[in-house]
Parts: sequence; C-alpha cells; structure tokens
Amino acid sequence: MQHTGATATGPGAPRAIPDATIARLPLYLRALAALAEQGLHTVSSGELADASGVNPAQLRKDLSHLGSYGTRGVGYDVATLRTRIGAQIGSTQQWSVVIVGMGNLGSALASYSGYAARGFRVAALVDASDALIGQQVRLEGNDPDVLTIQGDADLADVVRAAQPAIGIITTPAEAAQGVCDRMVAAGLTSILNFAPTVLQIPEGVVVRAVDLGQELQILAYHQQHAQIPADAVVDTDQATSGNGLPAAAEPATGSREEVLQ
Amino acid sequence: MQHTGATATGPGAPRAIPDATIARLPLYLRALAALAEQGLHTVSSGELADASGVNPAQLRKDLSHLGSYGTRGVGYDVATLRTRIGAQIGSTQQWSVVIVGMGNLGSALASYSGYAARGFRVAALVDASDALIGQQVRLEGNDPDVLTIQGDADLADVVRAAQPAIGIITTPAEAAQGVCDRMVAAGLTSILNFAPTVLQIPEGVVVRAVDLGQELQILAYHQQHAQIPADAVVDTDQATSGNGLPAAAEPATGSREEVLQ
DNA sequence: TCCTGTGAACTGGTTCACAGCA
DNA sequence: TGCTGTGAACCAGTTCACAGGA
Repeated sequence: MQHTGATATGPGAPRAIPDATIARLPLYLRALAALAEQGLHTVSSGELADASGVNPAQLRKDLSHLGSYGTRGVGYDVATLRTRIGAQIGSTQQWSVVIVGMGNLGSALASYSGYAARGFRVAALVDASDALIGQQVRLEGNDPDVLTIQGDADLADVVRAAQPAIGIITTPAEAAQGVCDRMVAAGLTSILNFAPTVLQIPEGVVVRAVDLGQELQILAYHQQHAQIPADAVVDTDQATSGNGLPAAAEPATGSREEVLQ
Repeated sequence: MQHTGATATGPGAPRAIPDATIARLPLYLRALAALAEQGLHTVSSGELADASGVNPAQLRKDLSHLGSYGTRGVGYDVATLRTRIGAQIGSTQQWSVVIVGMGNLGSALASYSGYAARGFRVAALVDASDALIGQQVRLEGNDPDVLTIQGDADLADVVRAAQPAIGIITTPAEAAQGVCDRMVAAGLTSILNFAPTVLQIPEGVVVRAVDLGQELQILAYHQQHAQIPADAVVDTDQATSGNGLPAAAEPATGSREEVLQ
C-alpha cells in the first residue's frame, strides 16, 4: 500500500490515521446508518463493533484516532459519530466518478443505486466499442439521470471536462493499463481497478483493485485446506439440528473473515 | 480474518502459509500466466515481483512457504511455479459456484468469462423474483452453457444438488443474511459477499466481502487528504509534459497500492 | 457501575541484508 | 557473478487490561 505524499509528518500535523483504520471507517459508517434507521441514538463500542464485524477494542482504538466522541459509561452518540466519520472520509461533499468499460460489469456498476446515498455521482461513461458509443444509459437516482456513452478516444477530454475524483476501470485486462495511463495524464489520482491486471502508476496516484477471480481463488484455497477431520465444521460450539449440519435458524453470531483488507 | 479450524498446528503439520501470502498467490499465478503467454520460461523474483506489484523480497518469502522451486543464480521456472502455486491454491480441480441474486451485478458476475480459465464453473443461479425465476441465461464457456434461474425458496435444494464449493451473494443488503444462513445450513462453508452488510456466520465458515461503496469511500478519503501543496502530485520524479500534468507516455513504473489485502 | 480511551504487550507481516549455491 | 532462500530487524496493526470519567 502506498498513498500520496499525504503522510505529512510535519511538526503540527495530527493527520496520522492508520490505513487499516481508514479501510474500516466506511464499515462503521454503514453500521451507524443502519442503527440510525432503527431509531437508535446511542451505541456502545461492543454493539457497534458487532454490527461492523470487528473487535470492540479495535473499534475504540480506531475511533480514538478521530478524537474523543464517546461518553464513558454510556457509549457513542450515533448522529455525532456519523458526522465525524463522514467528515473524515469526505462524505460531506459529493464526489464524481467516471466509469470506463461498459461491458457487463461496467453497466452493472453504472446502475448501482447506492452511489447517491454514499455521496457519489456518476459523471461520465466511456467505452471503446462503436456499438456502445452514443448509447444512452438511464441511471436511477443519479444527478444527470441519463448519460451518453462517450468514446474511449475522448477519455482525456471527458476527464478534463467532468473533473471526476475517481476513475473506475472495468475494461478487459489488456486495455486497462492504457486507460489508466491516460486517466493519470488527464489528472486523475484515484483509480478503482476491476480489470485483472496490475497497474503501473506514478507516485502520487492511489489504485485499489478488486478482482473476482482472486477472491474466488482465495476462497478455494480455504475450501481445499478445510480438512474435515470429523470435527472442524460440525464440532464447533454451534448447535446442530440433527442432520449433522449447523442450524440455520439461530443468530449465528461468530467470528468472520475481515472485509477485504 | 478468521478461517476454518484449518490452522492445524499439529506436530507433523507443515501447513502454515500466512493468510497474507495466500491472498497474493492468485496474483502471482496471474502474472505467471501472462509471462507464459509471452513465451518466457524463466523469471527472476524481481521480474515476477514487478509484474505482480509486490516487493521482490516479499515474493521470495511467499514462495519459500511453498518450498524451494527456484534456482539460485537463475530464477524460477515459469511452468513449474505455475503448477506448484496452482496445486496449493487448488486450481488443479474445478470448483463450482452458485450465484444468488440475479440483479445487475449478479448477472454481470454470471456472465464473467474468466471462470473457466481459473478453474471455476457456475453451477446454479438463484433469485427471489418471480419475474426472473425460470428464465434461461447463456453463459459463455461455462460447462452447462445455459442455466435456468431457480427460485430462492429452493436455495437449500439447489445447494444440496449442485454441491457448490462457493456461494456468491449479490442480493440487496436486506436479503443477504437470510441467504447466507440458508447457504450455511445447506453445508456451504465459503461465501463471497457483494451485499453491503456484515454477515454473521458460525465458526468454520469463511466469508470474503467486496463492497463497491467501501472501496470508493477509501479512495475518497485519500483524495480528500491528498493535499496538493504544489509539490505532492507534480513534483514527483515523474517528468511533466509541459502542461503541468505527469506525462502519460512513459513506462510509469512506480509504487502502487496493494491489492485488496 | 459501566463504559470509553489508551499505554503496553503481543502478533503478524514486511523488508533488509547476507550466506550459500548454480 | 547473480540469483534464491532465510535469519534478523523492523514496522504496522491488533488485542489486552486497566485507569479514569459520567
């Protein structure tokens, strides 16, 4: 991991939130939104940690990096905490994204309805295929709720015009590096890459990669090495419902694998 | 992160590959496939590390966990290494997956054409909507290249019949926990969750989560805190092309953010 | 009493630097 | 000579455990 020159370790810079913490803030925000929707006004670290899938001590330490917004003996005020985390993460302002590659995945991401709620808007759609260029795409709840797919050749112009904060690459692997280079040249410094390839980028650009195949392979590894020595799966502290399988009905609170990290 | 009772620290168990290493093996495999395609027969740790976006020492240490398959003074044999990593990760056998939730994202994932190449096949598609149940979906290159969407009510039967190794959840957040519970009850122990919610699972089940919103928010954080003090972006060791923007044409080899952890 | 906030211990992971072999 | 393999140093992140405030 490497981020921008942002690690300003200057004398008067309290700006030092660990990367691992930052990756979890969206999780907390999501959990807080759910709690607020339930009408809750206060949460303890234990409750919020549970809802976020982390250890309570972890949660408290993470939040302590943002300042002291809890009340001892009581917990955290849901609304206040949402505001504080939101401010840190930048969800107070709206960020534009441009999506390059309007195949199955690109289209699916374009029509993702959760952008607005999280402070994002799709500003432009780009593809290289003549068959797609010029087509109009309807985006539920997006600011311009209809976007015209623009040509890959115009990518630089599109980026300069739309000034998106983030570029999303959903092209085939072969095209990804070229798209990335041109995004960077046009001034983009944050890229979300769904193409199964490693992007070479200059200093100062942040790339996050999501790869379905990689995720599946990691799960396959665990699957393969989950030796079932007659006690690994069944002999947990979970009740079994007589068919030798864990009961589904129960709350099933348990440990879980960390999210992406 | 938490995986199955697989951490068999028994006396004669050399089975101790760190999780962080496992998460990178698919990356190496991908890079090796690309190198093999280029006709390369041998790679040094430096070259492979470059192609995978990691530090050479990291790569060597990772590979050393699988055994010694390199030749000092020369490097690694591409074919051998592919085989070894493939064997570890389980890509020697084929794994079936079931996808639950055939909205935009589910459909996009279903028609992802990279499954076969990585040793996966889609065994079943499930959705709760009457409008979708019964519809046929064409899957390029999949074993049954046409699948009929099955009803959510039949999920347990579908899982028991298809015996998938991995369940993929692409339902709305509200439905995800229910689907997960029933998957687990039906015997699934590896789940890939795209729904923006934390799944509560019993011991012995491995969940990996991918959340678009979370990724965007992490990037937004970096974007917001990438103070541009007139020297953060431009004043790197990258050449500028006169327009004050980094040149796009150059190789742009540089540091990069780690892939997903 | 019950919770937060945090120093301190610990764990896991990364990088360095070099010994050792082709 | 040029590379791998790996102990040792280092660093980041997690968890513990408790002091201290509402």
